[in-house]
Amino acid sequence: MSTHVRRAPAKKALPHPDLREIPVHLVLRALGEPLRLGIVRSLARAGRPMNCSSFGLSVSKSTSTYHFKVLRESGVISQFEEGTSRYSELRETELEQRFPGLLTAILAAEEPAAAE
Amino acid sequence: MSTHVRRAPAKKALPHPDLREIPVHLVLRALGEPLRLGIVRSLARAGRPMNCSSFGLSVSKSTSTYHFKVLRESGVISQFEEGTSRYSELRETELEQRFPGLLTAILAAEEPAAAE
DNA sequence: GCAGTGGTACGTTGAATCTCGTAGTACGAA
DNA sequence: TTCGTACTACGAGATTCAACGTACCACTGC
Repeated sequence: MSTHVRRAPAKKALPHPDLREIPVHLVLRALGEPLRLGIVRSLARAGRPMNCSSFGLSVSKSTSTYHFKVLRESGVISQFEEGTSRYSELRETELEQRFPGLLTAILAAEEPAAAE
Repeated sequence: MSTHVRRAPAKKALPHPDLREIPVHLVLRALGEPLRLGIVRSLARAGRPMNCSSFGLSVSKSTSTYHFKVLRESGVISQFEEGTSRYSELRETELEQRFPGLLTAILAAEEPAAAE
């Protein structure tokens, strides 16, 4: 017999790595891809969790799932489910603690006029 | 009839990209590889140009040539020839100007005890 | 001249990465 | 229940990357 408790449309957490165990080259590699860097830029601009589908990425759904997974597994973002959709959020504070100044410097970088 | 001028064992320059044209994700990708990051760490520690063969890399000669080329083409290092060997040097000042704080933050990052 | 040193260029191989389609789950609304 | 939405997991193909061996070049010393 199962419980009567009805789950609230709760934030269900997903497994996230401990940032202390992430070597810096993994983070660099994760951000060394234009699409993923764009996602991170959007998240930083927004300053709050964003629905995966609200990025307007010009790739298929499965491709964006893949990139979000890479970002999550390298400790850059965290994700949680709420209702029917999944939200992503920059792990800004933790990143700043683990790699001081790194994210700031990357986000501050301007793209060249003709970005390759 | 050719010239009598004997070339001094001059620093012959190699082609290097203009950092203003380098998007940040290229630099991140270049540094997102453990071997290349190790090279950059060594150069930063040394604080002066280093002979390619003095890094003690545990890969073949052609592999290290490949990695040095990647670093050079992404604007991270410069190389010049002097006599019979080729020296590599961090483009520290230029990088700091183009991406303020980036290199510092990356070099400051400590590796986890059990780096993957 | 010849051999050794220090490096590049090229081609290849195997692994990783990126992209996608398909199929499937979980939820909310009609 | 049926539909649509939002997303995942899996498998496959194409492309890129990392590592290597070989051949080669330029220079030094004998």
